[in-house]
Amino acid sequence: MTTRVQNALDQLKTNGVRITPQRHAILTYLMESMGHPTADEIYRALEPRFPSMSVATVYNNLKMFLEAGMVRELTYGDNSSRFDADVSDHYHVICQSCGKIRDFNYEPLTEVERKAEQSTGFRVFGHRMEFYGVCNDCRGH
Amino acid sequence: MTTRVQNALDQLKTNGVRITPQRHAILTYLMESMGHPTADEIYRALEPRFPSMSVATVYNNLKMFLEAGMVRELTYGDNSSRFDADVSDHYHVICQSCGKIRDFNYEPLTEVERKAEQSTGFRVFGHRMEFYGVCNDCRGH
DNA sequence: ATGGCTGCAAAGCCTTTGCAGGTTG
DNA sequence: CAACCTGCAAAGGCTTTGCAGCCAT
Repeated sequence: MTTRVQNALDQLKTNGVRITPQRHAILTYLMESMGHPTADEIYRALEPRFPSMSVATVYNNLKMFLEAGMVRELTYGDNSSRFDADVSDHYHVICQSCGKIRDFNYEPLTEVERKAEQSTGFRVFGHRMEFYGVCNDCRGH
Repeated sequence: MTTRVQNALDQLKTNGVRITPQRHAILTYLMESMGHPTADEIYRALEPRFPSMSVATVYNNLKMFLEAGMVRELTYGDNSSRFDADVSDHYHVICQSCGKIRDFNYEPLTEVERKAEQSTGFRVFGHRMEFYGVCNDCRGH
């Protein structure tokens, strides 16, 4: 189903964004890889097909996808951001041993958001949450 | 109530860590400032009293406090880490307009952690969560 | 053809590191 | 007195930026 990629590309084109091969490849990689790659991982993954592509191009396009709302940026404690083309509401569970990230679906915690509003006087529009643990592979069975 | 700072310093001393004036000042600043300062903010706040102090000293000591479990590091989307000397279980609400961070106490979401375990097969040891919104001051009344 | 996009290189931040000299306990 | 810590400067990693040339539309 590359339909999702096509939809996204069409939407971009409608907004006057050119569909270059690099752009196409980066978005496809993000949408089809189940991982949550860093900019550099994307760069290295596409290097074989685009030997002359620049890291700057990866960053430029990621920024563009972010602004278009097609990609989400994940900033964990480690040095580099990770990118997720699944912008639906979901949470992440991270293995502290190997870094693997698994999606986790759960009803959004709107009730807790309301409690946060009451407690702080802020108007709360959203939240972020992730879980830390150890995956099956790293537990050793 | 400098008791908390004293306790922490005593604990460090017991573990063979020297209590230098810089170290004392950084820890005191972290524990008494209600904010969640960056390394640079700490540096600039102490500059008047320690005109020759190096940023490296701030980083070195923050790292040491982290390893001693006296301080928590907060990595949000922005470029620099923030540090919190309140290591008790609590959440943060962040104003997206001015960056202000307010604490928010709520019972830990252990039930959701268990759901995450069931859903992913990971063993989950903890989570992190923060809320995004706009504070009263920035809402303009 | 023309405006946007790429690739390159340099620069910008934040953070870490190596080392010499000073200070704590 | 000895080990540890500070301050300085340089280096390291990620990301952004400026600019010339190229290419999609």
